[in-house]
Amino acid sequence: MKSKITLKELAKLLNVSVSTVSKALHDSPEISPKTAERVKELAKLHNYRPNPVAVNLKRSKTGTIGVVIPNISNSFFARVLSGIEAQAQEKNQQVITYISNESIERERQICDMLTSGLVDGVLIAVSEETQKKQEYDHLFSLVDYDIPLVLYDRINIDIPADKVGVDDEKSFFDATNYFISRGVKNIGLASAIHHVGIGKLRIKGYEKALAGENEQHLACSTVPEELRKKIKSLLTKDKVQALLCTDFESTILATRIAYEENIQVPSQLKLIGYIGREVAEFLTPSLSYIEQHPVEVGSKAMEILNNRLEGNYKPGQFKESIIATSLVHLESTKF
Amino acid sequence: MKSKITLKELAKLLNVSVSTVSKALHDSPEISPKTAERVKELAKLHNYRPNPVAVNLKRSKTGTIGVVIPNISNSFFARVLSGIEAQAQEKNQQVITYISNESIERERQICDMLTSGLVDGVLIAVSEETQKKQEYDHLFSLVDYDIPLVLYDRINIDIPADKVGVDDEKSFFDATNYFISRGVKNIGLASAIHHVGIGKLRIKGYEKALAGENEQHLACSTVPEELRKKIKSLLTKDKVQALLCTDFESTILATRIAYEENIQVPSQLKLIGYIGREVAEFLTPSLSYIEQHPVEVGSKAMEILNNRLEGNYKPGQFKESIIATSLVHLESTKF
DNA sequence: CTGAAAGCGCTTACAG
DNA sequence: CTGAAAGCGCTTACAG
Repeated sequence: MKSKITLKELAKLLNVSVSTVSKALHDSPEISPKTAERVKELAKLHNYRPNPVAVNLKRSKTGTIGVVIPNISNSFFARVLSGIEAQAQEKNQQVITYISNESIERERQICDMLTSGLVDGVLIAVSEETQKKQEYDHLFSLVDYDIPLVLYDRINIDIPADKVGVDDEKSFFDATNYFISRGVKNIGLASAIHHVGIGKLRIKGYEKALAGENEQHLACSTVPEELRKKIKSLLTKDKVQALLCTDFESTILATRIAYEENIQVPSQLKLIGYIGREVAEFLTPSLSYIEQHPVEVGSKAMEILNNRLEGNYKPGQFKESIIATSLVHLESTKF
Repeated sequence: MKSKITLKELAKLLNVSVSTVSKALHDSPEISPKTAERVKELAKLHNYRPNPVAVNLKRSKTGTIGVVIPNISNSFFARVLSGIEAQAQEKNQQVITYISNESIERERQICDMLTSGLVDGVLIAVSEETQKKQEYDHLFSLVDYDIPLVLYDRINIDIPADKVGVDDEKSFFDATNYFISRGVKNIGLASAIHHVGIGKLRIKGYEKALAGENEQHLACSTVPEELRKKIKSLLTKDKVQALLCTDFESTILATRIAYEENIQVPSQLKLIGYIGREVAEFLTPSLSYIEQHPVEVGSKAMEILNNRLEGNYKPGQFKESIIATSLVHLESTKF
């Protein structure tokens, strides 16, 4: 039950003023070595730690940053968070986590809270709904309140803020070219996120790589049963020899359909998915995937936010940083 | 650029005192309806919101709670967090997230921070290392500082705190009995977490169900290659007809080895794993699993913490709440 | 070298 | 009904 000791109590015990104690603990040159030592000794004895709330009030800052996550079950975002947290830890900042569950309504509530002065800055990946509706008023309200804002991952939004993204387009451009260079003829693409920004970019990369020379084979739908039908058609009718999947759902669906249709991966069908390592390497056969380096996305976002907070960037000019993906080959792309 | 307006500024604009403004905004009966209205109107116009840091200092609380997570890539913990966050949101509390990465050293640092008064209470699942070493001094220091503490998931620790767990033992007892009742003879168990609390409990459930009547078939190792060998031996030499897996790693390894050894699931081998739905239902064949209801673990932990904070529990007496698991049958246990 | 004072932004007993 | 004062726990210019 060592209830926290305050400066005032320390001062009384030492028979000096609160100011003296405070200065001594901050190694102020104003204080004599002797009293400085006395103060520090007693402070250590009582394990004194300044009340962070009081310090923050005095400094007019909070020492915390807010992170908005659309969906924490998505391991990409979970790992982004871990990158953010690691970075914050080094800088002794606290991370307040908010989960929007892909809902714009919830996102609005969160942004509303955030403008009340709970945090020094905000990292956000906007919800799918927000992207669909393209309503960004709540984000602009953060900007209006001068709360530094960094968008991560879902950055295809016209708003004056720093951004950290993933090179979605290039990842699929490269992956498609990988197959082209190996002489694969029918290359298909499956997507359950064709309607959102990152989905569009990945599809664009695929289309650019094909560049009219090869026929496109697309299976896109947000409805699982629809998507299943379309992928099945790609595999059995179009007989694609390679399939790129833009997201977890389509990836898993594709491996599933191949299994059901008795199509051997990788001998008859090469597969590349957009999923995390934890799952990719444990599928049967193990699945080649595009690694997005989520931890780096998180730490980069945090780094940019801190630079912004420390005034290292010019106001009105914004950073946009893109983290390179890598194509990790496991069994499903063996030739 | 609407920089935040303060009570003082509001007061000046209205030509009243700060106290009057504060009271008016809190619907104090001391204030005349007329001024109350004037104040509220201007407050709304300027979108006034009390500075939470100041309010917290005044109230001597922080309005935030700290959550310590061993490993956020584990979807169980990610979903626990989402349960916590949802509950916190309703109560208008902030959730500060810390990730220990299963390291006791990091956990100590976190607990040290937490004793400085950053949060009103703490929810923690201790790291594996902490469990192994059984060093809980840092947890006791939270207790010493009178910071309410709720352990979740990993609760097999002798410490005066509230706890929310999962009925690990019963889950495996029931699962094993499920097979026994169907006349399955050789029932095996695979584990990569046999050395930690929850692993031990699951194994215990299995052993109790077998109760000497049936032979045990255990494959346990923390070394992937070791575990692989042992599971393979279970499947090919012991020829188990059913296999229970205590964790993600052993579950995936088992499906993998069955595939490689050309053992058909579920006709030749029934499988039950301890993994999340997202992955379970997308494996091939889909994998029956034990659902732990992580979101409920999180919201229950939060509920207990809030009750504790509100003084609804007797000091010195602690709650222990167990969330029931359910066995979800997918393809891998079809008879 | 030390301490009194002001102030961060708020709330609330108390006086008028 | 309104406002001055004290105080939450701290920091820091300023006076002595």
